[in-house]
Amino acid sequence: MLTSQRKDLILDMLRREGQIIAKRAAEQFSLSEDTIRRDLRDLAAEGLLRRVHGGALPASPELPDFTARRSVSSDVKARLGVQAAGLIRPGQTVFLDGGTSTAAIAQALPRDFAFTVATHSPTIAGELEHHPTAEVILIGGRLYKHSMVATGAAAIEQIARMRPDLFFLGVTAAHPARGLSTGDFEEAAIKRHIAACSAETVTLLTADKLDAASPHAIMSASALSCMIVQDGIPEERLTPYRALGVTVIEA
Amino acid sequence: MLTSQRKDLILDMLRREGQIIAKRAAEQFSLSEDTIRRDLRDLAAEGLLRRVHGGALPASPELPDFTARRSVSSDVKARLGVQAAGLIRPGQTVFLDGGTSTAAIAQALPRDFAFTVATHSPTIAGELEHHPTAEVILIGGRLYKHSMVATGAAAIEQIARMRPDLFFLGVTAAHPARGLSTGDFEEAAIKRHIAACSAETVTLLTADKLDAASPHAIMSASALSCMIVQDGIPEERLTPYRALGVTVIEA
DNA sequence: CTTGACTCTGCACGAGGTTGCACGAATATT
DNA sequence: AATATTCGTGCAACCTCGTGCAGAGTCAAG
Repeated sequence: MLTSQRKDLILDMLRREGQIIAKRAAEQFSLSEDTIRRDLRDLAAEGLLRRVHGGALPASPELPDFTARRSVSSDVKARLGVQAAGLIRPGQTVFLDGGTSTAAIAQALPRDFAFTVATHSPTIAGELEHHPTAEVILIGGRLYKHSMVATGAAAIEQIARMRPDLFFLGVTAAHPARGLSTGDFEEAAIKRHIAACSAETVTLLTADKLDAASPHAIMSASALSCMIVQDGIPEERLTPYRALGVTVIEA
Repeated sequence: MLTSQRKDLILDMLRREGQIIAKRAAEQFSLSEDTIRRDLRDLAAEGLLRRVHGGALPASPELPDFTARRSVSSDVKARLGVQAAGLIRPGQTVFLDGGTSTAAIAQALPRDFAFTVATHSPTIAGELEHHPTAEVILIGGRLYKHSMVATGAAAIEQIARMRPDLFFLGVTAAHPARGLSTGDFEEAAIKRHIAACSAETVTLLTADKLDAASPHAIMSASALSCMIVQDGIPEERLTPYRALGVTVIEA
């Protein structure tokens, strides 16, 4: 077996089992532990795993946490959520993105008429457990734990079969020229896909997200129907968005 | 198990339970208390926890969330869950049904190796948000709010594409002659479908569910590979199931 | 074909990490 | 105050690590 082949297998094993034990790997390949240790050292140098006494563990321990962000759920977001929920009409189908802003919408959803909510976030779905009139469609797929949304081909496929009237999009940044963006490539792709399937897209923005940009672009700001921003933002920061044809609502 | 992995697990346990008791942790890892104490000392030196007589507490003041959450699931179910989680092997794919019994499994899932969990319950998916090594596949569909699981053609279709090694089935009743049953027609159908796709099916039964029947039959008890029942049930109530070829584990 | 440079591998050895045990000190519990 | 846990330390046994070294295999130039 080629050395590089063996290294691939080691990484494979690490992905499968979440750990490498040098001794066991040596047995498995019928090689000395020395060789395995050398492999592990090389792979660790490339940043592909983390070396620990006795073997190795996956490189990226965890992305910074979602719960931490969730607890920051503020008064501002609640107000934005109420405003957003007000856009929904009886009988419509709305798609809720994952994230704290859209969770605020879920909590504010109208309880006096029926409509359908689709979401790829189990967290959002859970919020709706006790909602009396909302029909909930859960989109499945490989769960991306960082932001707790279903992703991948399966999710894309299920979304493609829908035509939501409204999509409430969560973003980490919005910029008149650089568009809407988020921190993760895969997330950006799925958000773009949902927006493409939806009749209208609406996003909620706190002041810190306005006129900022994150690594992965979702789409142009002009593709939005409406953005709901927090109250008290100077008018001149909003006009560029209005110029793009976006309805800006202050809450 | 690797030492650094154990330290991660200790921190994890601390997050989940709000405390570490050295003695109990030692039993859990089958190691001497000395080793655990040494771990705790190391972790305390890194500022990741606070050392106290008898164990350790979180470094930062706790979120009020945990105790409330844990008290929901009864002691019996927690024991059944631990036993069930012990059946999982590295690299396997397991399907978790919705319900409180399977939620107990989710909480007890092994954290020291990687495997894949599929579920049609957003609640269960949420439980796994902070699981370090589990890959989670969410099955989508129309959400059935009564039991919070995805149902309907879309769910059936996604499930049909999978071949889980293990299915942890939730039921409301089991009977040697009348089989496994539950309270809802649609639920029964989807449970039957998942079981048909899975290599083995396992169910968890508290005493009150044993030798009972609910309105909608899922399948014959003989289709089970294994049932995990609470401890202290008279042997003569278990033999009929054993006669059907079911492995009965007491927990 | 030979030679020399290079890589990969296993072995030997010393250094250092990990664990369980023993013992006396420190700390709860009654 | 008496008793029972728990703690920290030193120690021995064992495991793992890194390094240097030698043998085997590969490759290309001479």
